[in-house]
Amino acid sequence: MEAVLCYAPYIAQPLRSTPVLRDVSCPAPQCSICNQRALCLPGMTEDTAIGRVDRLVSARRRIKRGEMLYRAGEPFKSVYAVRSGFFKTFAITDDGREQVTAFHMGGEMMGMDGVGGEHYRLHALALEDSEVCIVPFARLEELSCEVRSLQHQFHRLMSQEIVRGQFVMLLAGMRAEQRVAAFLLNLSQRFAARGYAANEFNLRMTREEIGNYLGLTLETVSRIFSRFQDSSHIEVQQKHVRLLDPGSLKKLLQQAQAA
Amino acid sequence: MEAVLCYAPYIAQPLRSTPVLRDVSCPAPQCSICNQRALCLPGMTEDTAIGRVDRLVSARRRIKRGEMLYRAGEPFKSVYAVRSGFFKTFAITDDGREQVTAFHMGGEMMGMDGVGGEHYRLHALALEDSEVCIVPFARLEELSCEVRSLQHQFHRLMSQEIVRGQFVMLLAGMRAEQRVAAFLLNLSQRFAARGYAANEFNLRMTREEIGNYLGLTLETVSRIFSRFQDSSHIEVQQKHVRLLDPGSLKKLLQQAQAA
DNA sequence: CGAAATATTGAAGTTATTCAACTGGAGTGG
DNA sequence: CCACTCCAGTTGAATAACTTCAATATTTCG
Repeated sequence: MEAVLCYAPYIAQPLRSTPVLRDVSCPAPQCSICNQRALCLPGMTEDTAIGRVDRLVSARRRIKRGEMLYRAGEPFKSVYAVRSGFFKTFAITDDGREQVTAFHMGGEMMGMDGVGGEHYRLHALALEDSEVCIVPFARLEELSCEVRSLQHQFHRLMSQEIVRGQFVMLLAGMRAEQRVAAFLLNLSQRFAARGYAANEFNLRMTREEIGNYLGLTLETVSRIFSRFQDSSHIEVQQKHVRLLDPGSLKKLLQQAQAA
Repeated sequence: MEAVLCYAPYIAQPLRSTPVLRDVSCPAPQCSICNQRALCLPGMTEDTAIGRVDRLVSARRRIKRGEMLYRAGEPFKSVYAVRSGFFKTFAITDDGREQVTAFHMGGEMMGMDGVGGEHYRLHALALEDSEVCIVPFARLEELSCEVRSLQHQFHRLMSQEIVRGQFVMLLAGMRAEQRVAAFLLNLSQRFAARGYAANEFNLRMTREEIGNYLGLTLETVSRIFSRFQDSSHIEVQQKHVRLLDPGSLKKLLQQAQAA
């Protein structure tokens, strides 16, 4: 599997801003008082043990929009918990294209692509000003043996990454409309799980990034947004989306087809 | 993410043979003398600790071709190491289609889709007569705290599942020909890693299953096999495949395109 | 404000799908 | 052992879906 895909080091920087990597350690990173706590590594850890979980995070880091959090090929030492902001991860394929593999929001882990290897396999880029907690992986492995609930939550989060992959696999048999519908519903749910409005949100990524992720062109994504708007499924204006009728989007996904 | 995809329990059995689930515990399952040892959970575990790893496997189970190893919705208690044979895992999508999510061969883990949840998310079906080792997950979590190399290898294998997902993601930007080429090369590598011939093997799955996995129709897969044969990339006869020129297939993957 | 990036929309072109007919093996039963 | 059936696979022609190219609009950001 490895050799088929070349995870070439990311070279060009014709990105957004100047990707200058800054490491801003914020004072006293504490899981115990973090609002992402429930979804993140601490999970259901009881208050008696939460103090030990605090030791997990070595530092925090602010990443400006357009900056890279890590690059494929860099030595893998840490995973990251997104405190705030929005990221995409992507690979550079054999033919030199960029392929978006996932979008990450608050409370989700990043850097799991490096687990079990010496290096990260993917590139991670902030799509808006963001902040992450740096979790040295060795420390995570150690602590997870001491604190059972941490071990469980860690495995849960790894598994979540696998499920995220399965989401993309399910796209394989879908039409463009269904893919876009699934994408919007997926985002909606994840926002909802984080206490944001489920039916009204701002897309942090461009049409091109959406299309790349879904295996469509940006034009197709744009057209389908317009079509969904015409049929009153949603309201779109640039990055702002409102799901007028999530139920009808779900129905779209249930419409069987031949293939 | 969860609610968008309904992992409905698998109902119909118009499969291959009669899917009678039998639990055949073979005598003395021992990792220490297993030929899959290196690729499987023991990994690089030193001989001094290998004895403890033996305790991992509660039993073995033989699965006849066409039988299910587990079904989505069943309580998740164990992961499985494939000792021999070949499996596919698949989901039933909202619109009732079957979506193949992966193919598994010897030395690979299955059942990871259940980690972090109460139930398996996928269905697992044997594509040929197979044998698996049953690894109770709770025991795996315990033992992995005691034996460091086991913990590492376990995390490595979880990560491998994530990478497997990324393989599918990279298909998103590919043409049908590239997808099929990537598929063949991927299989080739995995066979090679297990000591089988890299350039000559039998496909265990149908054209339909390949197409389903790759997001193509079975007709398209068949046509591309023929086309590859005409251009002397491969030789195909039914399930038997010979890669005549793997290099040219790899080149196919490197040919950039607009999108 | 002006340039560059992002998004929309139309028309033409391509790719892969669909529908359909046919071939070839594997397995079954006479 | 052979005929028969069923399923998997192949191939062709027509069609649909999505992409590509191109022109225009809108927004963002320095």
